[in-house]
Amino acid sequence: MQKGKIAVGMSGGVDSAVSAYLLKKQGFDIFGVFMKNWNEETPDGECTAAEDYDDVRRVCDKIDIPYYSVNFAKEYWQRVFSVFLDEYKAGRTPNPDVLCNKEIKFAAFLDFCRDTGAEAIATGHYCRLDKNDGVRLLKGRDKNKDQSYFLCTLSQKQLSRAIFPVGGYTKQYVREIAREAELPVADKKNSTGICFIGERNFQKFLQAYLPAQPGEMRTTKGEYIGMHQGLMYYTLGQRRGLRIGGRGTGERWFVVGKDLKNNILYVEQGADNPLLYSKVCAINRFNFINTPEATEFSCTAKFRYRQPDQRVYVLIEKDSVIIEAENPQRAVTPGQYAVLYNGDECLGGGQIDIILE
RNA sequence: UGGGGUGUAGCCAAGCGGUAAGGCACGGGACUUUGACUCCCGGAUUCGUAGGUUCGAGCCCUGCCACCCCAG
Repeated sequence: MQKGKIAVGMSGGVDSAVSAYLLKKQGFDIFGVFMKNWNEETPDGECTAAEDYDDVRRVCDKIDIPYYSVNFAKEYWQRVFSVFLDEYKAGRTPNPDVLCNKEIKFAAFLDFCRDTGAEAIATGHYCRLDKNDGVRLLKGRDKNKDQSYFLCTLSQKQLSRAIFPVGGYTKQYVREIAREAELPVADKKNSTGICFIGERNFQKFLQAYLPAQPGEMRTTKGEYIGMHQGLMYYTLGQRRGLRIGGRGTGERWFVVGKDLKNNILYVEQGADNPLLYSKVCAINRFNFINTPEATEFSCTAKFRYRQPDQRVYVLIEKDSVIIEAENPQRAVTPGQYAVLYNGDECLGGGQIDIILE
């Protein structure tokens, strides 16, 4: 007996391969779709997309399902990458992968798959869904791999069309499944870097799109320390790439602020410098996956991917959500996402706009 | 060109005759579907330079060079 038709977004990695394998085994009518959303090659001229598509092909042949390739490079550029660049120009630090999920994987891609007759899409994300009475997004069972953070801006509508087959397993077990099923990517290295673009020397990569704009580096007291290459190449809390050595106490230097108007990068010394920490931030467009019952409540939050849950107090105002952390948080950065949790449930998330204190 | 001081890896800096600490920076790796953070590994056949003393010199002596300070 055939179950519903499902499209599996396949990257060429183990997680999506096992996702396809599991659904196939469960009797779903599935097909794999490989997305190519970035047309440029790496500086060394290699095109990992071709290798990845090769892997998708081999996996699909192995589990005997049809596969296709789609190109959303144009959509990715318009809806993710141009925004990504604009954010950097505005002195913020965007998270393209969160945007990519919202605009591409669970939008352009989802629409495309529905047009081909699929009733849902499956991906290899490590998270789970509770579909009783609406949808609740839950952390993956493997707490070390949980990727709910990246899905924090999805809507009920988007999540209701999603399936995460590996969310209930640990990465280790997923690899075991892959080996037992003899999937050719069973031992393939985990991929990192910006989704679809891959691992790059980040500053060099940005330099290709955002030309250098050298300026001064100063301490918050105004002492001149050196020159920077362009504010957009640095993010709050960053240490490497500053090229400051031998000054002051001998401790490491970190970026603690940016003055866009005067093109000054503020730096301070010492990993525990108070200027690196903050407790309160505001988010103007917060996405709640389910409407909260109260306008004030406490829960936990992550201010960056893989950060252990932090106790916070949330205040929902007319135009923004204020998050106050119980403990000082290191390098809370405008442009990055604050994601709220209640135990295993991801309540939603939004881009940090202002650091209040 | 009178006096004093300093010159050790990109920067800061130990070393006080016995065969070059450490920190920061930088590079590589690990971790990681953003950016970061963090962790691990890596560095001077050589101590401004040219000679000399010594079994042996970064450390002692002499010349030279450079920089700094005081005085003029």
